[in-house]
Amino acid sequence: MSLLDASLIADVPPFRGIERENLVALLSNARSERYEIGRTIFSQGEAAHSFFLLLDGHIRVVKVTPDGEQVIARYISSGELFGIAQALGLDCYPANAVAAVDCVVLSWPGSLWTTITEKYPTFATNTYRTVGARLQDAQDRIVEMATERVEQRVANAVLKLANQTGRKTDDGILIDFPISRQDISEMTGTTLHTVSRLLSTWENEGLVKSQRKKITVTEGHKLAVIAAGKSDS
Amino acid sequence: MSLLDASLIADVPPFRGIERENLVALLSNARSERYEIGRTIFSQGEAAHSFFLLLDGHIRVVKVTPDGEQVIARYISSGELFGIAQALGLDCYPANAVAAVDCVVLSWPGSLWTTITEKYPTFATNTYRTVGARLQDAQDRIVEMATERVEQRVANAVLKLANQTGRKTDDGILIDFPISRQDISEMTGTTLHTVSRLLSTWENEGLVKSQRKKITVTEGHKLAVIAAGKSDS
DNA sequence: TTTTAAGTTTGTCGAAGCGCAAATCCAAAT
DNA sequence: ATTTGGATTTGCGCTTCGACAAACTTAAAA
Repeated sequence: MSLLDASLIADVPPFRGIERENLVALLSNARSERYEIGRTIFSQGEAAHSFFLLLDGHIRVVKVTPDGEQVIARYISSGELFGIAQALGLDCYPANAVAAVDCVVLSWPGSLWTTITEKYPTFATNTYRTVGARLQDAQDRIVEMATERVEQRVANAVLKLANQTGRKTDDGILIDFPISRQDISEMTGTTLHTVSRLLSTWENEGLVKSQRKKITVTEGHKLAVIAAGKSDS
Repeated sequence: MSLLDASLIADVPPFRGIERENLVALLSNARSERYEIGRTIFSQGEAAHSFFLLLDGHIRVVKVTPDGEQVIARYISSGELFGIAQALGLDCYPANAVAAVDCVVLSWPGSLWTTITEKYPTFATNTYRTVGARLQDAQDRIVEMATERVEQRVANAVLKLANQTGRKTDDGILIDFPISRQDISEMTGTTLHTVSRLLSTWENEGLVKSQRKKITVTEGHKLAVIAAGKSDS
């Protein structure tokens, strides 16, 4: 196992406020691993042997339906915990986790969850705040799916990605990991065809630029107007 | 304030496993109140002054969109905590809570949340398990909204209500609180018209019986077939 | 009992967006 | 440089379901 330095996790939200020597102790139980793009970190239904911290990269969390359809539950950015089935009282992972780009991931044995949360109350607090935020997020998405049209939902998804993981470029804000039309359709409950049409339209109107698996938002506020439901012609 | 007996909450899930004398202490800080049907217990956006335990009745938790549309986030049954903004790291309630029938509700000042969770780890554990379950639930609903047609979603919603809160009668399983077509449409992201049409169809086929604000499921498994997506004629 | 309001049913119409299909484009691998 | 497979674009028909409208039913209020 490689040597892990406390600085790795010192200023990562879930571990913020924990003393340096304890960080070292925590890391002594952790395992670091690289996952190249596309590789699966864990699978839906699999026993939750570990929980994870994303040190670098982006992870796609995907739910699969009985008949094979996929729905993207969320994207994980670096500094976030994921696969924390223990925090939800589950003993199997409820979704797949796939590296959206090359990633560096820290993992701990699931059996340590209770020990850690008991020993580090700030970690516990931080974590449960995260779970709370994700619940909020999910509820908001339900409201969105129930009340907004596809066009608005797609605009929203693109905006959210740009805001959360965007990198400023000459053209605007670039979503900094490869994302296909299909991916966006799986985030918004539509088809890749519809997403393609929408992006084409927006590209013609100068709101976005896009190539294969790349999207740059050039006119965020105009997109926001669409997301808000302006049903203009 | 009325006298509250420890037996009130002794076998309610969140408080299970806490010693009797501690229950008494907990109750000394609680307030009991009756809410008649239709009354609002708290409102979306309001400062989260309290958290609640439903002792008897059913509560409807409703999200309101900027343009006034309503989406039912969930129904709370007796024995469940609700309005636990503190557990989610929020300082405002994220939804409205309305009594779906006459209810009896226990409430604690929100300021006690930290004290209580710290003093009673089993309460904390139980609570976070609840939050986890609700997150799961929300994710499942997102998948449903993304992949299933209205007919399936409505069938599912009716089945879930019947299973969770149903009362056996001569005709079948009766959802034991008043629920309108509109309510069901707000649970499933459709219109009351569509729900009405579906229920009419199902009534003709003998799967359900329904009157104003009453639904009885007579053929649960046939409904389940529809929920699963059999697109028969 | 009569009135009133909320809830429900049913019809018609039209649009949003999906399924299917086919052409094209692009990037990586050989 | 060529090949190959995945990703994207675009067209077309069709289904699902929402919007609008109007009649009707039921329960509670006056």
